[in-house]
Amino acid sequence: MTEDRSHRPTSRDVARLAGVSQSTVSFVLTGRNGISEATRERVLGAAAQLNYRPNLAARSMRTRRSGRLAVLMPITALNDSTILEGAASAAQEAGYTLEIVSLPPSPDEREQRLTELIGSGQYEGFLSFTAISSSARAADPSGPVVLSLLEFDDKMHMTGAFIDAQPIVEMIERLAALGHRRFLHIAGPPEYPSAIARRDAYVATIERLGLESLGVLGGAWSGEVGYSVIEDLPESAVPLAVIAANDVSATGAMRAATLRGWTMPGDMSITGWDDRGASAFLVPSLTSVVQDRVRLGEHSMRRLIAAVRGEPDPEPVTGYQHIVWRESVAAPAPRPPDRSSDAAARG
Amino acid sequence: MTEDRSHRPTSRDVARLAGVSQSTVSFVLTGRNGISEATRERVLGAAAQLNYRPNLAARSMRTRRSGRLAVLMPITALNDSTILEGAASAAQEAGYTLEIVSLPPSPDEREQRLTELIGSGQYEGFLSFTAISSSARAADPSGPVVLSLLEFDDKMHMTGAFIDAQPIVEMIERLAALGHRRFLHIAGPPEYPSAIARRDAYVATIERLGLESLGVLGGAWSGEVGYSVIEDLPESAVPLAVIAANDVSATGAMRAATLRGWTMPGDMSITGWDDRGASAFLVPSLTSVVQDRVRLGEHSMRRLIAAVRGEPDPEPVTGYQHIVWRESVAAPAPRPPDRSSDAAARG
DNA sequence: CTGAAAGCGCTTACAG
DNA sequence: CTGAAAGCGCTTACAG
Repeated sequence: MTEDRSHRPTSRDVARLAGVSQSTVSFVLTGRNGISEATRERVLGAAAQLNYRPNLAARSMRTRRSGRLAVLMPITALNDSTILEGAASAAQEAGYTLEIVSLPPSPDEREQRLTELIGSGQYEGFLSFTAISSSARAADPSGPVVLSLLEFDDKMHMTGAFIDAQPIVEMIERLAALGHRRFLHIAGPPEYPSAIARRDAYVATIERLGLESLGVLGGAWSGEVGYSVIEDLPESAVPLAVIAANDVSATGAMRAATLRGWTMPGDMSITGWDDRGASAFLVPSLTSVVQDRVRLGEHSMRRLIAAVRGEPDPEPVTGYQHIVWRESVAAPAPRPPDRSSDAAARG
Repeated sequence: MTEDRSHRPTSRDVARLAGVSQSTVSFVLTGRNGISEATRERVLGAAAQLNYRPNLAARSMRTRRSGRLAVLMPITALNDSTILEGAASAAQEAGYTLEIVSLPPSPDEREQRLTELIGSGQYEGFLSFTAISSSARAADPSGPVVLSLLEFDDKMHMTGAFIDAQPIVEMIERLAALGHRRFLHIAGPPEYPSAIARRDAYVATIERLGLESLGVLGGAWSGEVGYSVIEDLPESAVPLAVIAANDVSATGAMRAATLRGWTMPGDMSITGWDDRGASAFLVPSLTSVVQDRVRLGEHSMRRLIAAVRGEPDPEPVTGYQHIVWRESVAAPAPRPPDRSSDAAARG
């Protein structure tokens, strides 16, 4: 004689219990004003008693708003889910739900799936950790907002906060102040705006300060690339200051230097980027850049939400990254007279 | 005179164009048999022409199935989204959609949000990267399936494939074969079943082989813990073989050993777990365990889906991890006579 | 093999 | 300040 237990309470059930109409329940729940306090409380009480939760599918059908956002994940990519967590909490705060949508690795399938997703009408906005081709994006002008963290914007400026390479400038200035004159950059992959920004900051700062550069080498985030760049250097390259695009390539470079018998930081000073957990425990411990990825994620999501709602862009985040100075950066070791005069002549 | 452009085509539009009823469109699209090939093609043609996509909210309302699964993310936790990507693709393959739901850090809020989520009726299943209290889980016996990757199952056995600590056994056996007699384990945090499994494998293997253990120390995944464990050892601890629960704590241990002047692998051999990108470039390069996280993620999701559908558990994954032997593991360096006889007396 | 009709649970003009 | 009614876009017995 018990009620059907598989039946989740509906607004109708709440209405019945509260002795009001279904519309009134809806009015109370959607916060429409013009409801008497007494009725409001009766409805809320009934809803609580029944443990009522609105059926979101039904609501979304009526309102034609899905309230859902998707996070696109490349199959292989940045494995720092912290940024995603920031995005998730910002979305939740704004009443949106985030979905993970993984993209296939092959460019063709990927393109197809992207077009499908964007046209599906299921999502009000997209935050992508991967680049989005303009053809996939332009499918429908009245379609959802698509924001990619790995792309240039229309004005050919970088989008997002990912690309603030200011720490590179500071690191080179400090190294120069310590007496370094000869530099080298181990770059990240050129598909990444962040890698390009770091490279450009390196090139510009070297030039501005009139320093010597052995070049921009590398082109990947891997340890291998850092290792081989240093391995291939002539013995005369030291004393040297190496600006690596991330901690992993810096670690590769440090191994090569160690195996060559170069001392660090005396023969070779080096900096990384990312501050991975182990970087503080290398010998020497690695100077790096700490990024507040949670804040970055939150900010990206707020930008997306503002765009979806047609609101102006939120204030850009600042101060979300800083340098941690460690043993790998110090003054160059004194050299034999011929070489040090050589270096001095350049300054 | 154009049609309302904001109007997404519905099954009714498709029906009209195809000259059939709405039900027929639905029958074709849901794959119900008993539809003539001619009608089928007409409907599919009309759907394609209109670029029709079924409204999932409406469908879900009728079928009372949301077709959505949630991934619960702890606010701070494993930052390997690769496992999540495997989960995402497996879910997609099975016709489910994944959502990211982040959980607040405070236990109370977390518990509350969890209860709310599980009772929301929005999800058919949960795959959690964080532990789920049984009170949150047991809210409703007829509720959704909840699967946690960080928990013990009813029979007090570990759940999931995370906890296969077999590589620890192999590593100790190899080190013993190389002549090591004295071992030490730097453990992970005891909340993690994977950490417990590695610890237990260590303890059992040491005992089985009759080796000496300086203890199970540590209790975190950090570099700090590895560093201080080694720093606090007496000088007489070497030659020593260290089994660290992960690469980061191993790196910390290596730094401490280096600063003490212990050679590796001669005075101290060491192993890690995870094979982080930089581990192959440490000096000495670090022996570690590679896990196929994408496969693990896929498998976890398949387990969840099977549970949601009331199907039997899928075959467990095997061979998803293997040891990469590197420079950090070798025979112990020969010692002065008094100490080596000391060590020999123990074997 | 196909159609007419009901209904999933909500929101929202429209009355009163 | 509140209610009756329509309708969002689907699926699914029920007829025929």
